[in-house]
Amino acid sequence: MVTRTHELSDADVDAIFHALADRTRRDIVARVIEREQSVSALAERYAMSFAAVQKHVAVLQKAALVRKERDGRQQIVHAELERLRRAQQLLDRYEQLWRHRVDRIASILDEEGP
Amino acid sequence: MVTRTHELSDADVDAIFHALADRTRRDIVARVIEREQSVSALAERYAMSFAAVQKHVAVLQKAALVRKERDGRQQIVHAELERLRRAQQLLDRYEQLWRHRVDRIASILDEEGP
DNA sequence: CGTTCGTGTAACCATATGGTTGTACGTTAG
DNA sequence: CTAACGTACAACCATATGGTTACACGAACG
Repeated sequence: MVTRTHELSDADVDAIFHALADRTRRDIVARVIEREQSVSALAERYAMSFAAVQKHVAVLQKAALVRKERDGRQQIVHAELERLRRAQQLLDRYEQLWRHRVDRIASILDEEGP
Repeated sequence: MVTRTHELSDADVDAIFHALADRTRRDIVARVIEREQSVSALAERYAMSFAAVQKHVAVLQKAALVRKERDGRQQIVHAELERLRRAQQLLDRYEQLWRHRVDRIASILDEEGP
């Protein structure tokens, strides 16, 4: 039986890994997991312009790793942990490929006999 | 006790996720996990030039997700599964962050009493 | 009401990316 | 020895990325 997780398109996976391929963005994800916060609160932590941080958040949002929710004039950034879990499951598939391969080789060796 | 995995630098993590942020490269990883094979054997499977595939392999190699071993005039590409495991462990840390946060909130609520 | 705050967006820049073609070079098959 | 093979690498191109500054706009404080 296949564990049915909402399937991700190749473009989704591209977006997720691309979003995670930047130190600042990984840091933002970690921060908002710890505590959701506004874009400007995030921007204060980094030695770059507000606009740059805003762009990073936009990349994370495009990958659906975070979502923004307006609260008055602030935009609060929340983590979407489910997406990170999906990425992990993707990597897990490679392990499964590997195990399958090992099994396959073992069974071939068994057939050959001692 | 902390599970000691050889620590990855930020640059390493950048390289790993960047390498995985491309469909062709993910496909190459899957193929060489199934069965190690030459660069030209890989190149046959894709609708792009040999040089392009060669570049993709180079990106994977820079991220240490694969290694090449020369066999005569062929260059055989092998998977480095350990690196994929590391990437998975990285994603797992976000889960741990999340659990820690939930625990923290729960204990605050406990303190407050009913 | 005006002003400040938080955000969004556009224009711009340097560099990286993903692709191409062409060329060079060592290795192996005939 | 020669030809073909597998690989490496350079030059080139279009587009994307990660950063900047400047400006526009709605919400909220006073």
